[in-house]
Amino acid sequence: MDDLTEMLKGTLEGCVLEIIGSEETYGYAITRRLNDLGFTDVVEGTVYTILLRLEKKGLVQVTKRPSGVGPPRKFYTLNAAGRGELATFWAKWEYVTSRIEKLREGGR
Amino acid sequence: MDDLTEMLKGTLEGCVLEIIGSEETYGYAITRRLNDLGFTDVVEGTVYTILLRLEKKGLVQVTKRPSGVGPPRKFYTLNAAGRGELATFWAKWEYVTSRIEKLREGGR
DNA sequence: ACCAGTACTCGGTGCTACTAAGTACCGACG
DNA sequence: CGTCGGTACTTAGTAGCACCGAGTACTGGT
Repeated sequence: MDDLTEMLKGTLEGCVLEIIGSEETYGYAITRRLNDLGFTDVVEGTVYTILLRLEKKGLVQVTKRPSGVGPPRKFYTLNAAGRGELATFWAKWEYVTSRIEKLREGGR
Repeated sequence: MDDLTEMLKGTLEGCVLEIIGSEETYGYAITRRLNDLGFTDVVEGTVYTILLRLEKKGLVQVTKRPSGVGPPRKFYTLNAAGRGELATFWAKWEYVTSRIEKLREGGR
């Protein structure tokens, strides 16, 4: 599937939030996870900018730990604000997808 | 539902395409339709910029007709390229939504 | 010594929805 | 007759987001 970038705007950040919410993890692994999921074109740079943004917004807690196979990793977990943001994201997601499905089915 | 704007990026244009595809219509009416659907914050300016973009991309055919209740209306219909673009949009939409639902359910 | 894989940073770009201000046409009401 | 609200379109500028590209740096294997 080619060039999903415009459609991912506003949702990719939510996806990263969801991944962090489900387990403590780090940028490189998040990228691999997104790639495995089917978002094959998402590259490291994109994920790292999202992570820095989440950090700036105060939605995550960061812990640096040595890796053994490379440079130290920055592990992320959601804090209370992050969990709130994640819930808001899913609420918006449900709202938008339901309306668009309605539109698609010709509903008025 | 507040501030869906980031999530609508890349999908609002597809919605407009779908509306035009289902019946010949014009900007003001498209805005009302989107508002009725639940996208209450979408305003005329946004829709008009999308319509001009669609025109520039050569996806629509435009016909100007007098209105009787105001200035003349610009009626839009999809041409072959527009129908192709609409099909591509729905294909991307299905792809993205299915992957995100999978992520949400913790699938790997 | 070099390279591939791992891991993060950061300045800059392009696309999109949105803002805001403007133009213009019409009917109704005082 | 002038004004106002509803209809209808245009356009210059803004902000946010995913992406690009180049750079830094740590590790183990050849």
